[in-house]
Amino acid sequence: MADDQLSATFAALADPTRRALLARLSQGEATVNELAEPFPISLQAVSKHLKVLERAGLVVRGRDAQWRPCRLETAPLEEASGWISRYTEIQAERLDRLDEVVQGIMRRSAGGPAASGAADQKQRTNEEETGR
Amino acid sequence: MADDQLSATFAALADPTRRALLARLSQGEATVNELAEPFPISLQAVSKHLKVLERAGLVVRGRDAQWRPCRLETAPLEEASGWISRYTEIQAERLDRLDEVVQGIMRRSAGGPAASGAADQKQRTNEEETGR
DNA sequence: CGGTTGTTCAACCTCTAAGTTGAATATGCG
DNA sequence: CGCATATTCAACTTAGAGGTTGAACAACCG
Repeated sequence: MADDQLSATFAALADPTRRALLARLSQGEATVNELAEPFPISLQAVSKHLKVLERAGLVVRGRDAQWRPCRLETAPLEEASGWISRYTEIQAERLDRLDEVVQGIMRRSAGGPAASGAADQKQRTNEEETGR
Repeated sequence: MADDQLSATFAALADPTRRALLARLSQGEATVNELAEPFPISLQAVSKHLKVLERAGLVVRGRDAQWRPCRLETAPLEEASGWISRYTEIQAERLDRLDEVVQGIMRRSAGGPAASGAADQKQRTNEEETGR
């Protein structure tokens, strides 16, 4: 795994056990034992998963006697979500523009060129994006 | 890496090279050679990265003579974004509720308990969340 | 056909992730 | 203190990721 923040976050999220741990923590703080209870793996393995989440900044841990209560930290999730949204928003714009173009054609052609026109226009839209 | 869709997507995003490939593809389709050009690694390594992205459903590939044009597919990103938003939205609600509580205190106490009251209330809010 | 270009396959190396077991550390309790 | 509980550390195994090089495959071009 690369050592930048975004890579650490995505790598941490790439494991179902760790995602389940985060889901549990979204209900509130919990100790390692509590977190480990539902899983068929050893306590030490869960402890390792928590260390991964901690290094990614997704959980922070306090100290309460012999317990180490874990708490969810969502800041890295915001960053990850922000990275992803750069692409999903582009896609949304793309569909919006296609929609505009198609509607323009449909308005203009009450009896004009046939249905294949929509596909042609999609192609032209892609070319515009490539050039930018 | 686990074999579910979400794990595959997050694992694919956990590598800076692959994220850069997606960034390039957001500008439009590209061939393997074009994609590999900016990177200091071998063409074969880039080809492997593309295979990872393809298995995650983030790119689809056509065939144009000896070229294999790659295109970005954002559906898995939507899914990943949806998963993350379950947590960032919880966090937003949490802050909203805290804000309401703090504002309630400030309205009620024009001359009441001092500034430390805000911190106390934050603690109580956290306890409520733990119980849910 | 033979050569060139684009891409993938195969074998290999090295490093790390994820799991195990067993021992060590830290804290509360009788 | 001595023991129980919670958690981590250390050593090890297995499997996979990411990189390399060299060969193979596919399609165009003279």
